[in-house]
Amino acid sequence: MDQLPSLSALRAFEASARHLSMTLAANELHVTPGAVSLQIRDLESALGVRLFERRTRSLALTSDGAEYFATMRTAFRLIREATATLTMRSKDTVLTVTCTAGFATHWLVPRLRRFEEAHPDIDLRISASHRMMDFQRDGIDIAIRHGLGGYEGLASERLLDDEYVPVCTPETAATLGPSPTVDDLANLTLIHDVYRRDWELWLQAAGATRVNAMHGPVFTDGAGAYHAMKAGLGIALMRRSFVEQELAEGTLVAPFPIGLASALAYHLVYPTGALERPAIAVLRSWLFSEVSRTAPPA
Amino acid sequence: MDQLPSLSALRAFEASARHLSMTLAANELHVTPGAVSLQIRDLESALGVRLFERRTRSLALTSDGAEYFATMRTAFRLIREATATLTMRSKDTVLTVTCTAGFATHWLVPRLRRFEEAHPDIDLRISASHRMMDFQRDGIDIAIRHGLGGYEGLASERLLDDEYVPVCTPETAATLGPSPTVDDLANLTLIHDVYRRDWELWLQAAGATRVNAMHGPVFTDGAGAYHAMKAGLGIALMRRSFVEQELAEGTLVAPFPIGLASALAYHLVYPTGALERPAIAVLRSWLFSEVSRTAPPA
DNA sequence: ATCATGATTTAGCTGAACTCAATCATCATG
DNA sequence: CATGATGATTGAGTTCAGCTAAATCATGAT
Repeated sequence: MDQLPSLSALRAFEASARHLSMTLAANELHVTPGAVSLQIRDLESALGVRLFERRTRSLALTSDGAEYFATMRTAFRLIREATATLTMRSKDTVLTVTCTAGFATHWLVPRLRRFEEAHPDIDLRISASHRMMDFQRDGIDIAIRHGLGGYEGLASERLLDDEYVPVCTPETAATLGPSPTVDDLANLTLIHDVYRRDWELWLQAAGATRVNAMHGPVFTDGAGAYHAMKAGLGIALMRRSFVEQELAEGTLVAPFPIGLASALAYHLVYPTGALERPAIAVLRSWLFSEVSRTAPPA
Repeated sequence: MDQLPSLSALRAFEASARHLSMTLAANELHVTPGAVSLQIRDLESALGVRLFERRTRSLALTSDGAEYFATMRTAFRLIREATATLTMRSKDTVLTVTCTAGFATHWLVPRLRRFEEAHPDIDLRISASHRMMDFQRDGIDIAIRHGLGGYEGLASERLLDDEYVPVCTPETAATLGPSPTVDDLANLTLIHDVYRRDWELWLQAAGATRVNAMHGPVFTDGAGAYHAMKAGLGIALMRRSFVEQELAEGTLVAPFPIGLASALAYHLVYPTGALERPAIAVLRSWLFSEVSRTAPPA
């Protein structure tokens, strides 16, 4: 076969040969030792030669393996260096931000045009994920994370408070009458996401005595709850920052402007030292500027 | 991110840059042009630079792309040459044969020990597949294919005739009585694989008049039919070469030794010129020697 | 004797990589 | 000038290479 063996396997081989350890190679490549072991087994099978001599807890290169490693080491060094040269060149023109899908949809993406207008030379990439992403592994420059802050080994700054406020369509609100009390919510469908307790806490804080906090449909995610609310099914607790634009526009209303404050907030999180890169500093400034603005985007 | 971009994408890039054509690169890599296009798009996104300038029906390298290609070309040449050196070294010690799973299970694997004893220096790999494999793409040295022979661009030799014969367990055969006729098969369950017409043809050739050829369970593959027959469910048409060992042992019997001859046969198929490699010539000789033997393996 | 360590393996999972087919924008041809 | 060919692109759907998790094995250290 004139095709190359799996390049992933070559990478696993080169790293293992350099470290003389599959465990260290696995750490470097962000995979498990089992994955490296399998890759190398398959590479040896494809090539028809043994590359390593296995001892119980260590490796030695065979003569074939040592010869192959000498060339692979050079090849991978060339690949790494050429790739680093190119990506370094784009580093201050492309930034990757990670945040939750909800935050992206409701807060960040609507403002993106303002950032692009202010900084046409910087290309912002948004990686929407609930996963706890690894800066180095996932190529993330900066993150907006929802939580308590204080992430180990990272810098974080509180960016945006987070409070829940019940919102609904104007049509749904009209059914509450001209001067509603919180107990009138008993006449509406309470829409839940998986955190049912949020309604319970809000009703308690608002002083409601005749509303069953546990009643109403549950959606597995905030997006489902949001769409159901928009369809007029009832009233949902939404993060204020997500709906402030629609509240300003009047397409959504908050019949009871009582927020449920939370210890949780959105934090700007980045590797120590990241602000030395001009583009990241620029993005940070812009984000804080945006959270200080009172008017959401047009 | 200190990780490399996808090495598959680098391979797609290097081939496209060398050919200045994604279609030619796709042909070389045995993938579709769409796959190459997507790989390169993702690579450019990961690197944050444009590597190619697209014209309607052609490509040109950008200056970043030309610089990157200069290094990738060297890296891939190193990888290819080192890999070829090692695999050439194993070429006469490892051979890959492809054939159907049935042929492997029933004919080839039972004889493998004899080959290993005769040729301890040759490692035989069996790739069991019904797929029409590509010698070059799939790293196949020699094939045993069931069919009519005469494959374009390949040499083929008729290796083993193929005829169907009805077989069953001794217990099932006993229910037919001491001197059964083919019409007595009406009292047995006829076991089919997806080719129902085989029983019909066999019964016709055998002169049966009172047996319903279409009756009986159908298994989606030969293995299912075989296992059902072994479990005593009834009688199945099996390729004689597959069961001759069990017939010799007496674990299976052929109550009516009438074969259903076929134009189809097993053919030894290999690329023109392959016999110049000593190991392939050795394997060919051994295979013809095995089909000439009357006794199947112990 | 027991525990730690690193390699190996099996079973099961998943998303990167693929195919397929349609589309687009030229360029060649009659 | 109309038509067909060509090569790149893309969306939708599929698949299996590559992965994880967890268990096992064989030392070596304590």
